[in-house]
Amino acid sequence: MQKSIKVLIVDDHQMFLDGLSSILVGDEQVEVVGVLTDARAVIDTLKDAPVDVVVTDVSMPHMDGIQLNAELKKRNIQAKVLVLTTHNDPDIIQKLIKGGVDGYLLKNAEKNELLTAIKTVATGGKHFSQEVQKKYTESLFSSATTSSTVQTALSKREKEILHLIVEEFTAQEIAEKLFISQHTVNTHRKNLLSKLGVKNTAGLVKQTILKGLLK
Amino acid sequence: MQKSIKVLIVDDHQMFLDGLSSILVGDEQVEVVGVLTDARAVIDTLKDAPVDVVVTDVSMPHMDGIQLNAELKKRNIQAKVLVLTTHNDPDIIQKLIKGGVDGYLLKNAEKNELLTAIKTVATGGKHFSQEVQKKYTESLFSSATTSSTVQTALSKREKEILHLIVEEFTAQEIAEKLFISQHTVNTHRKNLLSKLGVKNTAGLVKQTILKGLLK
DNA sequence: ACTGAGCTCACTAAAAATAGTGATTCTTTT
DNA sequence: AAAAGAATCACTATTTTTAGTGAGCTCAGT
Repeated sequence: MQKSIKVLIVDDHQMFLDGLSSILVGDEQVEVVGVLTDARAVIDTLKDAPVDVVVTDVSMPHMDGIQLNAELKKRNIQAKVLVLTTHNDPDIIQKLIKGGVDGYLLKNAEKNELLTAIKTVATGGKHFSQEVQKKYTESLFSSATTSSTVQTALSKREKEILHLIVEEFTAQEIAEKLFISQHTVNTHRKNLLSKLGVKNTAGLVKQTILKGLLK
Repeated sequence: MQKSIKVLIVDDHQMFLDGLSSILVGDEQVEVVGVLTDARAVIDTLKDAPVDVVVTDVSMPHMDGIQLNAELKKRNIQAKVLVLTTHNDPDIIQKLIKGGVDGYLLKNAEKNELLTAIKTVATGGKHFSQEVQKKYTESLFSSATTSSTVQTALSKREKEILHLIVEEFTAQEIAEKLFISQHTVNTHRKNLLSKLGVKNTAGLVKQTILKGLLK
């Protein structure tokens, strides 16, 4: 692949902007076509020059990454959106995924991961860093804040077990991990199937991951 | 983490063998339990001593890394396999991934990446260098477009069946829908588990959704 | 003190998934 | 023509999941 990937960087921190672009220019496949400190300018910029990937911070004044992504998708703009952030907030991740963002990773990600992410989304793929994925699925079980008047009243134990099911553990393995009987795990599993109104493991996992998106 | 990771190195080039082991012994978590110049001796060696990770070259006389990996997986040996190579041949990568190799990186990778890779696979993870990852995910979920370099890792039929699995259908139901035998569905399912490197239905669904295969 | 929810465990039984092996047919590629 | 990949089917065997029923125990709130 020799075609260069046109990247537009958006971040309100100049220092980060510099660091990021210096990393990107070192890659022969990537071409930084512009850097902006205000997300509101992105729309205008895109009118003039085509861009393959917009790399942006999630938290910025005036217009944050979520809004920016929403704007771009709303206007049916081709450019892919890759969001960077310092924090790993499940709510934000949820909004981004819901908004159809193409990738998401932490600012402390390695150079390689960033480049991989850019190339992945540029070719139509999705890239969510492992940490983000993990945190996100974890957050689906956290009994902490979030609230949002969650419909499924899953107990703490049920969430715990659902979490492990999603992590591909068998009932036996879960039983060993939690120091309980396999019977108990299966009972919880039965209740989960019933509560979530799904038929099998596939439904449990699907529901678990998509739950936040459906509402 | 204080437990040492037992590593067996296999390469037909003595010089590389030396260099590699000198790098590895410098890490307190890694213990080089043996070095071999002939892959055919690996099976025997593993009978005597337990090994966590086998680090091997992809191209060797008598038995290459692909065959070695296949042998180990076939014999259901616990040891993880990390493959090194000088080239970045998509076909080889394809075969390795298909063969369920645990990691793959270029010989010119940095010391840190190698150590990270070893630790990752030792703990049950997968490690593929960035180019490998890109090629893999690209090919895996490219929807019939582009993919001039690498063919889709998942066949059309496999994707079809994967979708139905995600939609909570059993093998029997899928068989009826597609007018094929239940045996065939199960064969495809087996191949999917292997190709996606997951353990069960939960893994299939998780991968499918998080990779954006499902809309 | 009572109640209900959550957590626990047990037993049975059927259905489904997982694992391994092998094989045929067809098509595409080399 | 030969090789390789894709799709098909079969057989065995084991593990896991799914389903139904019942029950004791603890803790929090009423």
